[in-house]
Amino acid sequence: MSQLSPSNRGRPSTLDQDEVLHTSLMQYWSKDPLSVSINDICKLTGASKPGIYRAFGSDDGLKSKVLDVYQEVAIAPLLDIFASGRTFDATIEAVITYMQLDRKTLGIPNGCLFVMMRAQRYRLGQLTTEKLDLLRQRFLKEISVWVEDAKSKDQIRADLPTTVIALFIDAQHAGAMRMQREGVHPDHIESFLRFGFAALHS
Amino acid sequence: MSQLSPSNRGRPSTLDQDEVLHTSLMQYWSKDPLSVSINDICKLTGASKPGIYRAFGSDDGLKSKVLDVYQEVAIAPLLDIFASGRTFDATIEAVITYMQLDRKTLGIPNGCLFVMMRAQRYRLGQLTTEKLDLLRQRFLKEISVWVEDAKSKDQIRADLPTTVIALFIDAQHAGAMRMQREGVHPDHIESFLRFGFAALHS
DNA sequence: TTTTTTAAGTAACTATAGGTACGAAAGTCT
DNA sequence: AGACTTTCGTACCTATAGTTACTTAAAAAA
Repeated sequence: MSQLSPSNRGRPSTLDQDEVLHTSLMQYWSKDPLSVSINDICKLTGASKPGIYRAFGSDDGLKSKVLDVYQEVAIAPLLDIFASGRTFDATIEAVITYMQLDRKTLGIPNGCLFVMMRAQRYRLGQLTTEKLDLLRQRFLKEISVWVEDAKSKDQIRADLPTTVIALFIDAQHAGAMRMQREGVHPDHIESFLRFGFAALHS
Repeated sequence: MSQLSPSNRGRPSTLDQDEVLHTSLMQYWSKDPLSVSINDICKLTGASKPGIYRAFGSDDGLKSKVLDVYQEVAIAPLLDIFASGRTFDATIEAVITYMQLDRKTLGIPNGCLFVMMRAQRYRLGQLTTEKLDLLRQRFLKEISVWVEDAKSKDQIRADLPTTVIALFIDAQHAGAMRMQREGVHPDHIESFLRFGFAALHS
């Protein structure tokens, strides 16, 4: 546990944790989480290695914190769309718009760090792996809630288990993000998404 | 270019290339291609490191050759199903059966090495990356051929570009293989696949 | 038998990863 | 001012990755 009332004694900290987190996030996201070393982060932020270890404990600790940030900036907004109470059609529309945002213009890398990390889970540390599992669980759970709701309003076919639909939507998301990384034309990705979601309609 | 008529002079080779390839394949496939080092392969096969370098040139060379083997043993059979001239329904059935084979019983790892490698392409060498791209192209091409054929027989809805359908099938495959790795229940994967393919029906 | 050719494998090399020991520095408290 | 507390960062450590120089062994050819 961290101190409740941190004393202000001792040499003041100069390490900018937020900068380290932000830089790490962008690096992991644009390259890939295993192609970026702590040394790289040090060079890019000017932080010292022990500084990073003091702040995050380990490589695993850093990656796990970065995943927290990613969850906040990229996953939560997506889940919020599903939880927004829109109609089925409006939800799909918003989801597609969100996934199809022009990353270049926004200065955001293509693809999805969450998806990338899941594809490399065997090479990530314990903290990150566990957080990844929790996030995945939550992701499927929140989509399931939306599916149940849409089912109750006869907007989604009821002949398919909610779990399977949630897995399908998860797969649509992962597929789109992977394609985005592979450089597939945005129009094709959009058609792909529209087709997949339309198939859910009752 | 290698010699057309290799002279049988010199010390005869004792390195069993096939064993190295097979062992590497199973290791890459069951763990992941970047979690298995040349050292590991040496220990497992009893081969010496220079022996492997003589035979495959580099880590990249080995992985690239392994991908060839994987293509033969796992990708080609799948593409053959699409090329077999079955009806739409029979093709889907055969494809699902193929993907849902009980890997444990067969002594085959879960998931798909092709899918795993694509998810980690940025960390693979040039030879492997290029082969991966070729294979992906061919994969989509052969599926496209099947789609076109099915369209001409009014088995697949014609209102969607063939390219998009091919990408969708590719995504279904990748999704199923990823789920298999993540330990999703086979019944759910099967429902997922059935649902996705059914959506293609005209 | 000697020469030639080729493969064998021990024992290195280089680069880089994650990680840390430790003395100096910069504050607060008495 | 001095004691105390905490962070700083240089310089290192260990492990392991991919890779190779070089000597030795095993065969065919002369």
